[in-house]
Amino acid sequence: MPIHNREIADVFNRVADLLDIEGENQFRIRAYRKAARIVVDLPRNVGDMVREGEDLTRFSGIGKDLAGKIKEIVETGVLGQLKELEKKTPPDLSRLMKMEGLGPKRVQTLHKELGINDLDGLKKAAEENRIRKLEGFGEKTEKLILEALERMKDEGEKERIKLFAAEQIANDYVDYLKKGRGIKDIAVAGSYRRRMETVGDLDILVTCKKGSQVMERFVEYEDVAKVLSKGTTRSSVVLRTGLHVDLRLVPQVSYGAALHYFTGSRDHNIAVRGLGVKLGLKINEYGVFRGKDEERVAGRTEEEVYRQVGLPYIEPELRENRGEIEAARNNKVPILIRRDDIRGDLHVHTNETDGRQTLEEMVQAAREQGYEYLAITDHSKRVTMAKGLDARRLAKQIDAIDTLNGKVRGIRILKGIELDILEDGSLDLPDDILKELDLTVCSIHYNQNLSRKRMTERVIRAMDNPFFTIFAHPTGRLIGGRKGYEIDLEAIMKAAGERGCVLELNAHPDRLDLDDHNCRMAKEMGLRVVISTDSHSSSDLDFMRFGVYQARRGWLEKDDVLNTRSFSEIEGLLKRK
DNA sequence: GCCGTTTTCGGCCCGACTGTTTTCAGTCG
Repeated sequence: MPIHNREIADVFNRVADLLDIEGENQFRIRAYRKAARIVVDLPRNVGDMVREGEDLTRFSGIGKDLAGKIKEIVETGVLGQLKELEKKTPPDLSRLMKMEGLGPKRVQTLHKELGINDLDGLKKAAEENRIRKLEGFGEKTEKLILEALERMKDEGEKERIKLFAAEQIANDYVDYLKKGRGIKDIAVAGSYRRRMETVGDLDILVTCKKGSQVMERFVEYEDVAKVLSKGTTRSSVVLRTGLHVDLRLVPQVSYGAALHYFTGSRDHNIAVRGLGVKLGLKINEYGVFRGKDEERVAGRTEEEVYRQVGLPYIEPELRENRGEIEAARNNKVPILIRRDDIRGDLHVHTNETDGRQTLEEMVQAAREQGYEYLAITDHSKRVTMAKGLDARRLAKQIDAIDTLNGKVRGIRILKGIELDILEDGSLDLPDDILKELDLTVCSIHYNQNLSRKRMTERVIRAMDNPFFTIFAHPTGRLIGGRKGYEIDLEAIMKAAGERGCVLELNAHPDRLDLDDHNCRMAKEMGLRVVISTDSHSSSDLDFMRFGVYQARRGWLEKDDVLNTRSFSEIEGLLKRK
C-alpha cells in the first residue's frame, strides 16, 4: 500500500501540534510544518522517490533528520517519534488547538490545570464554569469556547469552499462595499487571488479617503452573521454561509505592500522578507523600509516591493514558495498562459446525451466565446445514464456536424466522442466508427475502485488503441466530494508521451483535474495538456477560466497547452502516427 | 530542525485585535 504525500504531511503536522503544546522551540515546530507543506507540494509520490534512493535533502527545508523521518514513515508506515509524543501528550489535544481562540498555550493550561484531554472534557469544564477561574482566561473566553463547541457540532470542521462559490460571494461583497463613500482601491487578496481551487476565507483590502465609513459598512452587510472583531485598520466577520471575511484598511502609499502581504502565501512572504533582511530591508504590509531610520523605499505597488529585493514581478498564482523565487532570481519565471490564449474547447456535450443544448446552440455559444474550433464529445453507449451514443447514433451525429461545418462561418466543429474506458482497458465503440472522428476524449466512469496497479494498466492499455487521443479528468476526483481513484499518474504521463496521447485539465470548478501539481509534473515531463470545460450547457463554456487559473498555478505557459494552437496546427497534433 | 556571498552557530517575518489585564500574553493571519 503506497503512502500518499498527504499522509506523511499529516504525521509531521501532528508532531508539530504536540511539540507546540509541549512548549517546544517555535522554530523547530515551524520546521515540521514547513516540511509537511513541502511534501504535499511535491509533484511526485515521496514513497517512490525514497524507494528510488533520491536525496530528499536537496529540497530546501528538508535536512538530514527530516529526510530520515520521511524514510521511516515510508518504510514502516509510522513514525516512532510521534508514538513517543502521544504517550506524553494526549493526541486529541491537537483537535482542541483547531478551535477558534485556542492555541498551544491555552490548550496546555487546560490540560495541566484541569486535566482536559479531549473535546468532551473541554465541554464539561466549560459548562461547570471551571475555565473562567484559570489565570489568563475569563468569562468571555469560556463563553467563546462553548459557542465554538456548539458550532463544531452543527457544521463539523470548518470547510473550504470552491473558488467558483467564493467568486460569487466576493463579487457581491465588493460591489456592496464600492457603493459606500470614499473607497479608492479595493481588491480581494489571499488564496482567492492566488486562484486556489478552494478558499478558506476572504481577505478584502481597501484604501479610502478620509472619513470613509468603510469599517461600519463592512460589518453592516446583510449577510454578516457575526462580527468577530472590529478595529480601525482591520475587522473580521462570519457570513451566514460560515465563510470568514477580513477587511484590511491601509494608506494608499502602502497599497502594493499590503496587497503583496495579504495575497501570500505565507511561505512566499517569509521567503521574500528573508531576501529583504539580507539587504537590510524591513518589509511589512505598510511598505519596504531601509536602515535604522526606516526610510520608506517602496510600497505603492507590488512591482516596487519585488524590485527592492531584486526580483521581477511574480504572478499571484505562483506565490507558493515552490521555486518561483529561485526562478525569478534567474529570470526564469514562466510567462503564464492567459485566458485569451485559448482558441477552442475540446470537450463539450449536447442534448444528444446528457447536455442541455443542441449541437447548433453549443456551436453558437462557442462562436460567442471567440473560439476558432469546438469539439463535440458526447458520451458513448456504456454510459447509459447519460443516453450514451452507440455507433449508429454517433454516425448520425457525424453527418450532422459535416452538414453544419458546411454552413457556419468562423468556427470549425471537430467530430469527437467521450469514450468510456472499460475495466479491461478496451474502448466501448469499435475502431471502424472511431476512425471517422477527429479526436476522442477517453475517461473512466465505472469500476473506479480498482487497485492502483490495475487502474494504471487499464488506462495504458486503452492508450495502446491508436484512436485514443485525450485522457479526460485523469484522476476522477471531485473537489470536496470524491477523492479520485488510485492511479500512477507518472506512469500514465510517461505512457502518454510515448504514444502521442494528451492529458486533459478539466476546467469544471468541481473537478480541476489535473490539479496544479499534476500540471507541473506534466510540464516537467515535456507533456502537453488540453484545457477543456466538459460543458453540459452553453453557459458552462465560461468555466474555461478556472482551468486556466489551475494551469497557471501549475506553471503552464501558452506552449504547454495544446488548445492555444490554431486549428491547422491542432489538427496535425491530435492525429497519432 | 534548517540553513549559510556576513555564518557550522545563531539566527529564523511581522503587526492587529481581544481579553484579561494595569502593561501584556495569546492568537491569528
